[in-house]
Amino acid sequence: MSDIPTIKEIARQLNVSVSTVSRALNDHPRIGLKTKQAIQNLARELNYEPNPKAIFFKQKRSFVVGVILPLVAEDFFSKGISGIEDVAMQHGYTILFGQSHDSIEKEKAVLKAMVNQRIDGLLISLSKETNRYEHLLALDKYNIPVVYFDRVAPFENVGKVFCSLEKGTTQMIDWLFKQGRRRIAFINGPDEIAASKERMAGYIEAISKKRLKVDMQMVERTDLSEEGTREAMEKLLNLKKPPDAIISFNDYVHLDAVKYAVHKGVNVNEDILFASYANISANKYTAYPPVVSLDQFPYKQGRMAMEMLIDILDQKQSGTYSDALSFNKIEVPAMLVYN
Amino acid sequence: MSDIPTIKEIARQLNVSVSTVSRALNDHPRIGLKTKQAIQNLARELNYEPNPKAIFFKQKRSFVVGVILPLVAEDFFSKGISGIEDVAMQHGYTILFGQSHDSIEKEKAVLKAMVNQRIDGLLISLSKETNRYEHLLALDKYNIPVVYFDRVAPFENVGKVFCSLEKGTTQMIDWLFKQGRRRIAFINGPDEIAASKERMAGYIEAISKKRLKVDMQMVERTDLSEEGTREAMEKLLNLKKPPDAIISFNDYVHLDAVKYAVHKGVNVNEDILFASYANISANKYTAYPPVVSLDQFPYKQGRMAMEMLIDILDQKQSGTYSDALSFNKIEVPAMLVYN
DNA sequence: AAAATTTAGTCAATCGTTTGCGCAAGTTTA
DNA sequence: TAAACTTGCGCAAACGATTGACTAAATTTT
Repeated sequence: MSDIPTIKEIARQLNVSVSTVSRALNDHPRIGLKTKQAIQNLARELNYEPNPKAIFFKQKRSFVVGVILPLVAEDFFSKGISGIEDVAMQHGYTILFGQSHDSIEKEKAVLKAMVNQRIDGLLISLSKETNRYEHLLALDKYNIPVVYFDRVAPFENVGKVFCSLEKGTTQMIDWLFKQGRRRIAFINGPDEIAASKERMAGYIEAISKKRLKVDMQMVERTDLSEEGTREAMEKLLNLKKPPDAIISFNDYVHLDAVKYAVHKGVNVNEDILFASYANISANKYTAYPPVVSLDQFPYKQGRMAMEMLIDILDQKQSGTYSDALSFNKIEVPAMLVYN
Repeated sequence: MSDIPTIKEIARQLNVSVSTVSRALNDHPRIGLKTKQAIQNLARELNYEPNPKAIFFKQKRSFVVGVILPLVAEDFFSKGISGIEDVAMQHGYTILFGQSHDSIEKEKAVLKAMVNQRIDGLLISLSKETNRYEHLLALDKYNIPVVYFDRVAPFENVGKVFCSLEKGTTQMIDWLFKQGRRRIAFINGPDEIAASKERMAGYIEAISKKRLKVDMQMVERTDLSEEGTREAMEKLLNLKKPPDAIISFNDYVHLDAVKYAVHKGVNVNEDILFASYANISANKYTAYPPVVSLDQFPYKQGRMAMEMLIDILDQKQSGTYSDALSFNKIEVPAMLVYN
């Protein structure tokens, strides 16, 4: 029932003014040593902790940052948030958290709640549905900096940390080539999202470099549902010259693809080599893991994104902030993992 | 750059006092209809949102609740937090989030940060390491109610939502019995944690009910690491009469157990039926899913836990709060799922 | 010894919002 | 028509912490 102690309580007990207490706790030089120590001792004794809500008034900082992810049930994001959280904690920031569940409406609702709570900054991975950006651009008005993580916005002059999969895709195809595969198929994600475009660019580049022509029959598309992936697989397996390697958009698509392949009697990873992105932990337990997978280091990316955001916040505070210098774009290289 | 509008700004523009604006926005009866509407219209126009940090001063509520989970990478918790979040949002609460990573030190650190941010309440699933409770009991002093979720504290008079696995375990064993299995082994988790005790109680009850004596050779223990599970399996398979069914502490243990069994040439789910708890989504993709699994409905439990917490907060606010009435213990029944 | 400077502290305003109290009109009751 | 309410609104304090301006005492300088 005893309340959280305040600066006033300390002042009362020591018979000094609140300003003296405040200055003593902030180690202001104008406070005498004895007074300062008496105050600091009592503060320690009472377990005094400053009230961030009160400080917010004066300093206009809450030391709270918003984090919006599509859904933590996905392995990539659950690892990402650990990195995000660790860095935030280290720097004394706390996290307001919400999931968009890949709905733009939910994304807006969560964001609104966070703005109302007066977050200092936002770290977000966009929902798949997000194709309008007013709600995010509006943050500029409120002076809330944004760093995009993995699913980044398509405009410049904002903070971004992501993993360019273009080069990684090229590496993956080079490796499949070395295994003697030539009919390398690709089940890509929805055309609209940036992740699909990157992968496609890498695919085309790699195939072209081999001086082969890109056979568009080898490229299918899935809406990431099991059904969508099944349809894509159906088309690929029914080709008169079916593929000898299949790259899936991610490990979840891979699982659905392999499920169908097994159903159709394909000798998985022999007749057809399967490759994928993301490297979910469950891979080591699945019946047919991809032969090669492209790790995107979500924990590391999460750390970097939060570090970037905190940098920006610190610069804003110290007045050394400038759009041009502070908004970085970090491309984390992806890495092949052989299973 | 335009700042977030305040009540003052509205007062200035309409040439009334701030108190009038405040009352108008809160629909106070002493404000005239015309004035009230003019204020409400302008507020809508300016997109006014009250500043929760300021309200906190007067009302001592932040509309922020803390949520601490061991780690969202676990399927159970990632589903749980969705339920938690959905209910919180519905009631206008925002979530401060942190993971303990199953470390009591991290749990304390995260909790401290949340208390400093003045959360209204806490929803927590304890870390595996947590065997002392001072940091949680201290919340009482600060008048912060706690609801425990799944990994609950061992004392009474606090809110708890969890899934009693005792009955579920009994059901599971009954079912295995019906399949003709008699040598039903059990790989339990660490003795200290409540979850292990419950499962064990259910195991003993079920076996006893069948008028069989409990053979302690059939009960092994794992620290939940792959290595620990491997050792447990080794002992079970080396028995002169090895088991014809194995129940694992959860699906992760199951995966490790099955991996070892396959390695030893066991005909999984024929020679030995495998059963487990938790029902992770990845099950449908794994090579050897448990034949039967006990679902604990994490999303539903998450919802119920947050509903309980918000109830308590509302009661505190309205003064109708009383320890005895408000702290509930909800046992969600588990359900068998056949794969 | 008077003037100037340093030292150690207090006062009061401020941030955004709520709320008890007061006050001046207008309206009803006796 | 005076007394008693009612209606509609403003004043000012309060919440916790910070900070520029100020003051009184102690110390140094001339």
